[in-house]
Amino acid sequence: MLDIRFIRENKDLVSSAAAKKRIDFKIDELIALDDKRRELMAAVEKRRAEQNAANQKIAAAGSPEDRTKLIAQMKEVKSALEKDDEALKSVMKDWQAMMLRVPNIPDVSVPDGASDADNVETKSWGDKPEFGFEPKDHIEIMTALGMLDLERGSKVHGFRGYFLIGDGVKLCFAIWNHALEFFSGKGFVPVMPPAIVRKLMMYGTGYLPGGEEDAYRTQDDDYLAGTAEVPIMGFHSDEVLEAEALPKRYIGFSPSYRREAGAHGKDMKGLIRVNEFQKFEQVVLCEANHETSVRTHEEINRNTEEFIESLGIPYRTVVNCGGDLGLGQVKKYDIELWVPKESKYREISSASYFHDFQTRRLNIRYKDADGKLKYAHSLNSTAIPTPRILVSLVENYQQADGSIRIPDALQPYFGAKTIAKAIQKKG
RNA sequence: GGAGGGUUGGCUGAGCGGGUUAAAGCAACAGUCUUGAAAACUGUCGGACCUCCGGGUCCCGUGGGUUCGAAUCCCACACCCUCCUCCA
Repeated sequence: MLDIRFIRENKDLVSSAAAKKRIDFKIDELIALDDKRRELMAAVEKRRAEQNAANQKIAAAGSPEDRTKLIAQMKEVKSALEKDDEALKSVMKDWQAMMLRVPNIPDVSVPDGASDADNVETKSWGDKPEFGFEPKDHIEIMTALGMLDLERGSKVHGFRGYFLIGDGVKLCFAIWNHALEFFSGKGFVPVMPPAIVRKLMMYGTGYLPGGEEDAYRTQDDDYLAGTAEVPIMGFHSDEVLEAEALPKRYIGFSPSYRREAGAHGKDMKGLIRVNEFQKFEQVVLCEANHETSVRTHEEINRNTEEFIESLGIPYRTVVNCGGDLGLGQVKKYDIELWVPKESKYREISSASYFHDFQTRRLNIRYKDADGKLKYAHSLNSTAIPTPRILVSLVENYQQADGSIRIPDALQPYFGAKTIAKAIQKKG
């Protein structure tokens, strides 16, 4: 959410922001609606003032006759007030709905473009593995080693269902343990939040309105969060934080649910795109300062890069183009990991900053040095998702004999150097 | 799922239809006093929006309703507490 005063004063900026994000937004309709809103507000407030003044008189009226007369007068004021008030309510409803769809302004450094095809590579790291054999995909490798069962996954869950089994599970635990230690070592406070969240939290983080189709909703009208960002941002909603307590840095770990409603043709098989997964997520609240946001954004993205480097998996980082940004994002980096069998990079992480777009919706403020209340800035970045990370890990570390070498950093957690055969026979 | 109690400003807590645009206390901040501090005294002491910068409006869990007028009455919902039931 942007400040309506800012929107009014920067019509062209907001308009070109929408264009850059490929979002259809008619700024003039909003301004016209806001004019109407102000006009009605002034009218209603004037009548209310009149009413308040009359209330004093009625209360203090000496004779019953005066009293009756004043009440009769006020009845007329009331009906006029009700008419304006109803008009105002109706305008407010449209106004609020429209305000929730005003896009945040992308940073000038965000490249122009329509889709992820226009994202710009800013960095690449690691040597792509050279195999002396025909490399297999993660499905074949993991299934053969008894780590993954997709057939039973779809039997039980349906499309995009999976079972992780045996060393597949142990490998996830090794990654989680490594991630927990790695990110808490960088000063992030670990949090396991509720993944079932109230609708308000989905609005606050900007997943609603607009993302209705991609989120699971319960019969109680709650939502299953697609990321720990949602509940962790809600954690401090409606709070005034101490300036000295900033930045707040959290490393959330939660199940994540995504319907993938718009992705039916994509990634039909395997662990790239699933409805239910686990994810470590970095969430930061910092002071309301653009430079601090930019610096923190670079930091949290770098944290994830370092984590991937610790796993020794080749990656590249891209800066997302305008058309690939969400409503609230100012700028976003994606980290993409090399997937040998597909011979391409696949997204594993997304790091964004929002300025006060989310905190304005969630009412997260702090008192600055002058004692003034300000909306904090918010940022988040994937730390590591499972099981998607297994796709690249397993394919990059596969050996000619079908075994998988365990990355050095994971060996202490995994307790072995390789996964060589199924610990549980298929069948 | 059932029964009951509750939700007022940073905190405690009064108010239960009109003189309250919420009493009082605590905490906080500033000043007086003091070598300094404490105490005492004096003052300040929530937020949002609109503004012709005089001021005005709104906020007593949320949303509706009754009324000339609602923190106060009615309805719905949310959350918290206690007990019963169920349960990993």
